[in-house]
Amino acid sequence: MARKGKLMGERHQRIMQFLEAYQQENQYSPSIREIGNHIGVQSTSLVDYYLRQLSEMGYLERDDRVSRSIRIVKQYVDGNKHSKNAVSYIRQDVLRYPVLGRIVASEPIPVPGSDLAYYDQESYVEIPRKMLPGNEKETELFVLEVSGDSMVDAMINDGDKVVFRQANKASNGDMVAVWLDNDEETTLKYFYNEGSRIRLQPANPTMGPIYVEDPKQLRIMGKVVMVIRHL
Amino acid sequence: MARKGKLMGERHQRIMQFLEAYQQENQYSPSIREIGNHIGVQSTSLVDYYLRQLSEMGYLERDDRVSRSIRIVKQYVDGNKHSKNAVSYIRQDVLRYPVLGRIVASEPIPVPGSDLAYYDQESYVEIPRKMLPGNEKETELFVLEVSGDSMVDAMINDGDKVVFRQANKASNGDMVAVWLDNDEETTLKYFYNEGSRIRLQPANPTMGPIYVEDPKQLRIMGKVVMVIRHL
DNA sequence: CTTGACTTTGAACAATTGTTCTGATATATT
DNA sequence: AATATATCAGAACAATTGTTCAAAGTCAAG
Repeated sequence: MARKGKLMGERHQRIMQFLEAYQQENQYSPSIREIGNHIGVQSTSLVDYYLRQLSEMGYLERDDRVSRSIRIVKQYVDGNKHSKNAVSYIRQDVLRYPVLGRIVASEPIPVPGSDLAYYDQESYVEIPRKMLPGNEKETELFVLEVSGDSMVDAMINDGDKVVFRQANKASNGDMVAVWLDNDEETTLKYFYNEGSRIRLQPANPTMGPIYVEDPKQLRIMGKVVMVIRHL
Repeated sequence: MARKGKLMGERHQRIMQFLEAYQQENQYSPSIREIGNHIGVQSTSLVDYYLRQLSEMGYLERDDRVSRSIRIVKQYVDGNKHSKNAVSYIRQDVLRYPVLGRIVASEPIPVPGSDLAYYDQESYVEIPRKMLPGNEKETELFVLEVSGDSMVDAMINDGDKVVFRQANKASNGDMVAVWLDNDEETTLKYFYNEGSRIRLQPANPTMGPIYVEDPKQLRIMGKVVMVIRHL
């Protein structure tokens, strides 16, 4: 009954839905016979046939001669259902970063490796890998918690968790954590190299920039990748 | 050589590490023979023996007569390694919320159910379940993206994703999205009911509060649960 | 109608995989 | 030393599971 060329038939859809539900339930993939059983097909070869198609359509991957090796690569979304604004569960890779310390204006920031980086083992931040910019090396990231109101001009509040990437230079437009030798404090600002001087722009558009004439007077500690605020 | 009663032998540790690595790599569990092969044991029964022990120790679960059905239940942590401030992967439940729309000062905010809630199917936010406050009903949450600089006094920037919980009343100290009839605009403020009046306090400590004498002039749309900023 | 591409069945086969059993070896306990 | 318990090897077995093939049915287009 379904002769739709490259499109998804009803069987394909039911297979994808079953795969998701089954994996959600059992943490591993169903066997071919289990799939066939669920969509009302006795023939294992037919299920194999469907799976091959779904694989070519880019919905899943599987490894030859390995049982229960189906991986869902692309999530199937039901076009009919008015389910656009619905939550969905998935099991995914999550990166757990310990919170290395507090970022305070009056002190240099703790970074990985430095042994002052002990704080509260219980505290950590979890981020799905997909939520991170694709090319980040996830081991170069670290997390600090903001202490006090000193970062308000960066639109960052007391208690916010800030995810940094280790760096000692920055490109224009990056938000960076910098240590200013003159003022002896750490601050979070947008970075702009204007040739003769460096402009540090607060995120808050109602506030004016800081200019640094001598590049040696500032030390870049890291780029801000993400800010997370819990309430 | 290892006769440690209920403790973990070196083999057990290597199995746990192998399981994690293998699952990380392939998204499914290794077979018993693959495990044996990796830890240098030919006998499948011996591997089964170890697995049974690990299962009793609460490290993993598996289903009878189902291939590749090993689930890691408890993460094995190497006591030796100085791995406190290191990243770790885990596979976890992740909730995916579609971004329902933009929040703009001059318009009421779109909420789930209302049909104006169509925006960009591609855009979504993923949050590990553990990162949400425990008792949140995850279906009551929805996500909006902030448009423009109108929420700066809530320390929220253009482009930030705000996670709301549906609500029409609030407790003192909650940050809420409110629609002000008088000003005809949506705003994000901390909510304080002071009896005779309601005080709406900006998050930015340098700014002053708004007072509303008549409770009917404001409509609470939702509580802010989380703010996420990507850079 | 005929062709051809797509779909389906059923069965048999072969590979993978979990389970079990017998016996050996080692380590600890009495 | 004697006994019990824990650890290990090897093999055989049975169940599960992926693969393949031959043949038939279905449908749309020429």
